[in-house]
Amino acid sequence: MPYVMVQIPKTPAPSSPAPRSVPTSADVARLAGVSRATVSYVLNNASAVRISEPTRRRVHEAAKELGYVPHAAARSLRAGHSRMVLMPAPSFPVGPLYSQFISELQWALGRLDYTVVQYGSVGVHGDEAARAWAELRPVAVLVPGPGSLGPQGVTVLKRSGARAVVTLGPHSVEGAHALLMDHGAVGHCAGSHLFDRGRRRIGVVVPEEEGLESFSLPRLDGVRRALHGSDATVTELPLAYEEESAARLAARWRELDLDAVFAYNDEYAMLLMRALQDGGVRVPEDTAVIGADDLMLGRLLRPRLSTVHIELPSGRDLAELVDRAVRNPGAAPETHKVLGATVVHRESS
Amino acid sequence: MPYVMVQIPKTPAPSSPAPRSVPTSADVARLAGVSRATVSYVLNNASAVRISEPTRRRVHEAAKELGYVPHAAARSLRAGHSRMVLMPAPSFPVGPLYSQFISELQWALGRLDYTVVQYGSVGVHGDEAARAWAELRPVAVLVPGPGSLGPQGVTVLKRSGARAVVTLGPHSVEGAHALLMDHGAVGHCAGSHLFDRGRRRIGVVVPEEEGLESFSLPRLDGVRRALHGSDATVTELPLAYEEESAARLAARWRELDLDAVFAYNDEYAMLLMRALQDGGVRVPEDTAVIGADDLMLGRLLRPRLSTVHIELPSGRDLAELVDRAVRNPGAAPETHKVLGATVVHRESS
DNA sequence: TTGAAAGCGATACCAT
DNA sequence: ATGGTATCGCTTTCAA
Repeated sequence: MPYVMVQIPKTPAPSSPAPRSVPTSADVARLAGVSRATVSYVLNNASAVRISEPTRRRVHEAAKELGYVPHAAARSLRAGHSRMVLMPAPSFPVGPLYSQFISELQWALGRLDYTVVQYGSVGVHGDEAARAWAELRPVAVLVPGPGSLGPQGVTVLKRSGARAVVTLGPHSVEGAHALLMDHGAVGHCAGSHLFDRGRRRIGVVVPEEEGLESFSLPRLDGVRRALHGSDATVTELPLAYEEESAARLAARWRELDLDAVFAYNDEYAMLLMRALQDGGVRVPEDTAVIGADDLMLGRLLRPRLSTVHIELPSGRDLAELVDRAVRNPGAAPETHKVLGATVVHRESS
Repeated sequence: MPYVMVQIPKTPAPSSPAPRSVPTSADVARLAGVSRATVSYVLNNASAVRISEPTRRRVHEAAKELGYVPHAAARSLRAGHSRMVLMPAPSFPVGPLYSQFISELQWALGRLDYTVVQYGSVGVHGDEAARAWAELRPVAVLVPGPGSLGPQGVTVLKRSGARAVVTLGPHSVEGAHALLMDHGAVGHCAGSHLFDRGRRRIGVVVPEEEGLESFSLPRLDGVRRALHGSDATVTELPLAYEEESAARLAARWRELDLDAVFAYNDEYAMLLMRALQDGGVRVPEDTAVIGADDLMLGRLLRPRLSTVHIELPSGRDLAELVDRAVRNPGAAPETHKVLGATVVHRESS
């Protein structure tokens, strides 16, 4: 049944106030009987000038009466800079880890008096996107994920006045600070663990969903690195996040002849583990399974799911990096490795 | 083991170009040997004036050479309006449903030539938040969730020039368009279903996590409404999203004497179901369980989890509502019911 | 203690 | 076909 929006009959609005034009500081000045300069001094608590108490009150009252709100664009135009930190909204589906990281970061930057803004860049690419961001003249740009930004983009942003450009992703970009999230470490962790548990024929799930390659391929590669030079084999296992796809994969499990699988993350692990169990494959006896992300759901599976716990940098640390970079734009870009990966061994491996 | 950021030694940057000051349209004009007006005409493809082809080329070349990017603040200051749609970033953890809704909405608004910006308002409240948003002079404001906006806030926003204020949440706010997401419907659905399946002693999980009350309480209430006037009983079950909490709840299950439970959503359902099964309670024989959100994980549980499928409005529809409201700000606020809830009956109920 | 005025960057009207 | 210029809202220096 197709879904439609249902309009609800509305009681007539109780004569909403006539939509006057937007009040400016000049209006406030007029009402308070002072000059615009005075208004500015009062509302910004200018310390350089002393304004008499009665005047202050009159200005505040006028401002409140008019519902005056300063115009950020005019202000930053005059000031020549803003305190906006722009962050392109991630285009890939984000898990709870990342969401929490973002909101922690926003909070921390807020404490430092920055305004964080996520820019919805769905469908805008590469340097075009960088130009769009640059139009807003942010003081700093924080780019999550890969690909959305090249060296060109960094140049555009810096030219437009951005005092800090920071990438969070697998690669570092020339000219920008980088928080290197090396997902290879996740795969390496998982691979080593499985190897240590005596497994030698190891499968690695590679999600078929788009936008995940930049995580899945490094993870795959990390497993390969962990196993390099040993007698273990690595088999790539494309898998879509659907029951059918998992069932198909499980159906050819015997012929694949694997004794372990790193399932990309806990969600794919749950999907695959279920399919395997339904197909009569015993976990971990026949095949060990390990996921990643350390979600709650892994603890609830039977057997309990082994996983790779991922630790992102604290929002506070990143906020401080941004602040440092803004205060000292000349400094050489810093590069940090910020992805901690540790195995949480439970029952499935 | 506490986690620390590891700095990587950096090869000296290859003499990054001297950070000149930000180029303006005046710089472009100078370089091209024309006036600023001409630059503006060329770069905006002004149809009212004809500029000769050679001039156009010179301007474009100058702009490219300088890496000129227009200054959005200056532009919108002059224009008297922007096409920014501001959306406070939700403060509660969002699931895949909502994420996808947001990104669809962004895409649709982008098609209509709006710029969507999520404003990070963690830690800013009520009317203070509305003021902060108003400073950016957005053409429209889209407020997800409850509480963050009162009638006062709507007034502030409208006074500051917002031509449309839309709330997405449980309540409608005076003066604003409302997309009513009545989570009572979810509970009602679940309650009716359990009743129809012959259950009479019905528990309802209420998450203890903060920020979820505005969803959980209406859902609880919806169950109550569905069962009102019948012989069924409703028992409130506080539950934190932790194994221990679930185990404690499961331990007193016999004494609670329930034959069904609506577990708030699929994740809490999985948590509780696991605890119940571990405690020897058979699902669905002893106790029926139903979740909500229709996540993939529910299909993977055994028994397969019954759930309430929630349908949000399409991003396109909402984008059109916003566009309509912007074009016709005088119109009375529309109120739409936009939450579709239907039971997906599987094996757990 | 307060006011007048310049100027931030871009646009569009009115001349030429 | 182009250029001069007033203007948007605000901050801040300089004068009074």
